[in-house]
Amino acid sequence: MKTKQKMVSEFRRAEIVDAARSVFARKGFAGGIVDEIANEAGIAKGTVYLYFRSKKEIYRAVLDRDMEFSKKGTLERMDAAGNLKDKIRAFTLARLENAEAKKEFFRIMDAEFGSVSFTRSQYRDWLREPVLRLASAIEDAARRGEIRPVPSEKIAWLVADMTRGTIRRRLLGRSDTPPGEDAELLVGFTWAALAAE
Amino acid sequence: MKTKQKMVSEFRRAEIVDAARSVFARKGFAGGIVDEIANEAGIAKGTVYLYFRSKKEIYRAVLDRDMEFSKKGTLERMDAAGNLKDKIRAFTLARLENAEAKKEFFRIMDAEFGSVSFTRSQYRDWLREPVLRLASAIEDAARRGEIRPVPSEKIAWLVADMTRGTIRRRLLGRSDTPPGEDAELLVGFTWAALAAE
Amino acid sequence: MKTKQKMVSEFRRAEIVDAARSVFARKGFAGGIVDEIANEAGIAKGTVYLYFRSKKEIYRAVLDRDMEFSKKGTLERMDAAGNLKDKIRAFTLARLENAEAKKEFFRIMDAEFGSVSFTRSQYRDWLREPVLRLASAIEDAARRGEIRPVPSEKIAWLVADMTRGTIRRRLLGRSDTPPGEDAELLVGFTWAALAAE
Amino acid sequence: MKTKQKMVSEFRRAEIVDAARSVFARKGFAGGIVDEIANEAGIAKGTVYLYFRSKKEIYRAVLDRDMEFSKKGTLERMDAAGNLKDKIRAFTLARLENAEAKKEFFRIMDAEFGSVSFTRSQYRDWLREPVLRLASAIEDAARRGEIRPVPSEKIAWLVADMTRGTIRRRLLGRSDTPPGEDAELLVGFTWAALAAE
DNA sequence: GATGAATGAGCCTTCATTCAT
DNA sequence: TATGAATGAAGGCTCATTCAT
Repeated sequence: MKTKQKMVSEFRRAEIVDAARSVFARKGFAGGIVDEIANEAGIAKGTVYLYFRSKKEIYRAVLDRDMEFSKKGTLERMDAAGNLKDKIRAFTLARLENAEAKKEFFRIMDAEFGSVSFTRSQYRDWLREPVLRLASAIEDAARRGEIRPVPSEKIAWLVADMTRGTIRRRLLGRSDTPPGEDAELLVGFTWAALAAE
Repeated sequence: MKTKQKMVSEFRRAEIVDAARSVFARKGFAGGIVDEIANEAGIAKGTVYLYFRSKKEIYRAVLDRDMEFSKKGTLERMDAAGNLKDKIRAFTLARLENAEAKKEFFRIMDAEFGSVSFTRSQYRDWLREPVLRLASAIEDAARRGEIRPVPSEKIAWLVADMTRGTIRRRLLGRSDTPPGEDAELLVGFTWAALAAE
Repeated sequence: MKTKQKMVSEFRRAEIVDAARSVFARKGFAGGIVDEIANEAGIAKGTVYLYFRSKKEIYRAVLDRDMEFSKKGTLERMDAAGNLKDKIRAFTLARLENAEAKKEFFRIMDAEFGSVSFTRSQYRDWLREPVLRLASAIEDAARRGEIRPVPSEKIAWLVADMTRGTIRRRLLGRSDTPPGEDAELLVGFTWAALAAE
Repeated sequence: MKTKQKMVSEFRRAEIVDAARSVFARKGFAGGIVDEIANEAGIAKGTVYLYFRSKKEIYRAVLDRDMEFSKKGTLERMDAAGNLKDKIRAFTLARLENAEAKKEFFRIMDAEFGSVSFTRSQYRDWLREPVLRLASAIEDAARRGEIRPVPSEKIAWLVADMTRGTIRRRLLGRSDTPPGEDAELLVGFTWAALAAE
């Protein structure tokens, strides 16, 4: 059956992407050797090229898959939240927990990101959508008088910055507190800054 | 005379480091070719190896020099500031303006950083000292009751995160406001969060 | 029944050979990819190896089949001709028309031939028999006084050379006259050279 | 001095071209491995790429150099000849002797020629100029009544065909007569065909 | 010191051939 | 018998590093 074939093929691609993520996270794009990816995936080097046209394509597949996953998760959690404070918490916590689960991906994002000329806005902007949604929420809250009026988009990006920095510190082992605690600090800080006096 | 020799030698190293910074900023570490660095420095490829043992060492030299410069500038401006709010402003503004002047270095920091296994704490922590000094200032201010009590070090890092993010956005052309304005937003936001209620 | 099996098998071989001829004519031996041959033959790559041991063997099969065909046709037409002049015409015309019909094969012969170390005399000499028969005819005619005495074999090869060159030019699009006309020129030229003064 | 550098460099290129000619003559373009060329030239593989951008470029360099040399020699000898018969002899003999001296080049020309997509008219037509000059001479002679009127260009190509075939047979060891003798036969044959009755 | 030619290890990619289904 | 996924040897090319001048 065709479907079975496709599933097997999809499974192989996933295996390769998984191996690649691990390798790229450790060595970066340039340092990540296709042979090593193949090895880690438990297949021969040539087989890799049955599923991907080039090393670059593998790299892109890793980013595409993980960014999409991360974005979707973040958006869903934000939508599920009711008020602004909860939305900020959702944004931060979603990202923090996702980073915990996908350390390798976040290491790639933090590390080599930007160098490889994959740096199309496509990749640089993967956070844009969640951030803009956060900005909308801020704007709404301000209009409703729940918080003081602020330049919503800029503020939203600052929240994203703090989240990113927190993730980075956690990845580097600089923090041994649970994600929730880090998130809470961040949310408290932000909320204090926004609260109508 | 030995001294003269040394000065010439030091000068050459600086030329190479300058060329390397420009190349690495454009191409990343792996993509930055020694030949190109030599070219841009106006010397022969072989000559590079009279002053540096390897490409890695050049890369490290770039980071060392720029990080040191950046750190010193930031600390000085912070020390010159009187109260906490001014110190926060000094920290942020120093970094923003420095990034403006040293775009290439900051591009390196933002982009490839982490991948090359130079990622010893030495490099990851170049900001630590300014941040800790900021933390001290926060702590002092809290003790004096100028702001509410907060986990000073964590908050200091959040300020650093926001600064970093702002720099990144500026480098990517996402912001066309003058650095001072971006800094003011950031300082205002932070101060609002810290101010004793 | 065995025979039926064999016929089917023979049919498959022929299909593959046809596909291979087309591919090799376009890309040469080295550039001709087994996958493409299989594709063009409408079968799977693995199947090719059920009928041929290797790519080389396919190549040889193409040559064997086409050379045999070409040789047989040429000999038959020569035998059907009565006198020397007609035999020369038969030789030349047979080859020219055959080249027209089997462009791909002749392109292979003209192009890559020699490189692949298939260049055993077996292939280099496929023309030998027709040429020798031509030589015999020349010798007979000389003995009968119809033409002046000449080193028959050498002359026969010269006729073959001119034919080959004419074919090549036609394949390259250098000639838009019908084959018969080219043949006539060649025959006329040769006959003028041989005719008893 | 710059000139010395250039001479050395030119010398290296020549060495590589020589090695490449030998390798390509034996193995063809696809079969000729850069490593082997380097070996035969007594240098490292990487060094080859200091002088040529790619394998293709090396191949082209071989053809360019040899074709030019061969063409020039042929033309010169033809120009030195007085009457048509001498010119035909010059054409044929020049090519035969040249083939004797440059066996490897002629083997390349005979063997793989055409396959590699270098088959621009540039290469296919390297003989055009000498042949056209021969055609002119034929035309002149016809006008002067020294020979019967013939389609000069076509005839000139036939002479080229016979020469090419003779060379090929000599390269294959099919002929042990000295070049002059083969040439004389060819010239005699041609002259007999052209001579006014 | 300065040069830049030479080196060769290393990596991506291709493709003939094999083999499990 | 047919398939096509898997294999891995092979080869073109790059580039950090060395070294003779």
